[in-house]
Amino acid sequence: MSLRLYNSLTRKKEDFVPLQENRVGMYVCGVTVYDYCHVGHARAGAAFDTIYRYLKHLGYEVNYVRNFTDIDDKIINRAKEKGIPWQELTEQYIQAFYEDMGKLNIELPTIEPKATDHIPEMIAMIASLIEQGKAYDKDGDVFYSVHSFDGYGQLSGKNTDDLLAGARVEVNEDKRNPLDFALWKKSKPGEPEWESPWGLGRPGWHIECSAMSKKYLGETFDIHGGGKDLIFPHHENEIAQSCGASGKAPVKYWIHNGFVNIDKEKMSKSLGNFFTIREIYKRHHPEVLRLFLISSHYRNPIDFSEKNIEDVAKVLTRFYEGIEAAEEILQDKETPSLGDAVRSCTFMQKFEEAMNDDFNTAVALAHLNEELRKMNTLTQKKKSGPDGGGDLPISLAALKKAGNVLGLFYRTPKQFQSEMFQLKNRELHLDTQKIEALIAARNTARKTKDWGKADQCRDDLNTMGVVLEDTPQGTEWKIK
RNA sequence: GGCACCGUCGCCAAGUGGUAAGGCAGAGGUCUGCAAAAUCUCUAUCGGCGGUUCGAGUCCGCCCGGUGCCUCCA
Repeated sequence: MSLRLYNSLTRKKEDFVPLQENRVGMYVCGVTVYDYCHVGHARAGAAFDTIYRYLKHLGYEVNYVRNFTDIDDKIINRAKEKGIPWQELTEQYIQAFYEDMGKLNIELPTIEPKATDHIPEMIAMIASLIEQGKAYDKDGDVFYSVHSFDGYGQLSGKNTDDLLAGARVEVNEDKRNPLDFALWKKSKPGEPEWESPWGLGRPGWHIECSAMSKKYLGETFDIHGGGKDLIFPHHENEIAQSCGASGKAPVKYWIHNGFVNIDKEKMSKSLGNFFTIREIYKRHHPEVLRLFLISSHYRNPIDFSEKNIEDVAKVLTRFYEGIEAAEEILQDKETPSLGDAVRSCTFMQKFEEAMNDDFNTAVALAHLNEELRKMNTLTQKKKSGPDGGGDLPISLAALKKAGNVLGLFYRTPKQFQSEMFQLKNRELHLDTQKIEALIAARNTARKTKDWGKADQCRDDLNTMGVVLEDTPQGTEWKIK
């Protein structure tokens, strides 16, 4: 059983065979840094982070490149609005990106190139395209000649005639063909600019990915990813440029993640119906957001709603409680190297089978849920006698390992619970002392078997939003 | 207008030819003073119609409903 993945280029699931044995080159389109990340960015981040982690889990050495687009019209405009230099703006949002994505437990890629650090590489590629007659300079703007590339439209399933008939193409007198796109843009006064053979200007959007992927991964590499919305025109144009320059198809497998919807409608900046990640963090735990994002398959749309994310919070809480109980009963008993046992256990086999099928995290999570139930049963057995629950260490280790591949369970249960408590308590503002007092009163009543009074205390707590749990170690409480 | 995609239990969500994973919610049992937690059991024939097939949620056609891309966008 080996990895199969859906290739947007062929619209089929294919066996994954990297160009070099055991090594994977992967390029994922990052963000344009002119604003805070929204949930859609979070989804792409989580999807490709999970793919990255799983490839490493399979033993591949992954060279993972994710760029920052730090020069573009939106950046220039936003900096102008704010009255700050564009470099300051991009730096600010790059920092915010790391904060937001870091909380989502997104691992750092191998390399994170910025567009503005690669102007010479882009200029070289543009020059090569002009030399080959595939691009032309028009008064300081340089355009790619779409007619020079036969394969244009293959990725997005479009043909040039239809695109022209679409008639929504920008009218630009300077272009020989309306479909031609900018490789280099002549600068206007006051705009950021770089010297080039065609005069002062800045690169077009698409060329950065072609130039940087070539630099770090070579002319042909294994995986290129991004959101579905990038298929056209961005990735289509990227193929045209890269292929035009090198004569080779740049990418073997194209992977695109689905959108996050709000009320069944795409969330996007242009529609104005987006939530930033940091807004979400005010109400929900980052790990809950991550679990929410990977609880459906990466290619399907997901609908973002409070109800859906709250359901997920319950699930994650259950996992952490199960892990906590198992860890408590096993205590610090050093579990000898369980590597082989974990790797070969039935659950891990099922987990990998699911992930091998185009990174099916939804099915993988179903297996995690089954394993959690099994582990809870083992914990109970262990509690009721030292001879029971013999496989508990393996179950626990396997569950955590699989969770880690999905970017989950990286906190201690205590940390998670405390963070969840703080989040929930923001609205409730519970008086801990009062709660403890009520619990003490209840326990006194219970000793004298004054059940009426004991239940009254519990009811009072309940209306405050507190639920009790009587355990052999005493009474514990948590927010409903 | 062109090109894609989606419609599975009350809700979320897998499943692309062989008699529907998982989660939330719900019902019942075990445990508990009663609860809670945990655990066990139960709850769908897959938008509609027609077709292909021994057999279809899964392929084909039509219809209904919804979305995306074609313009910056994860």
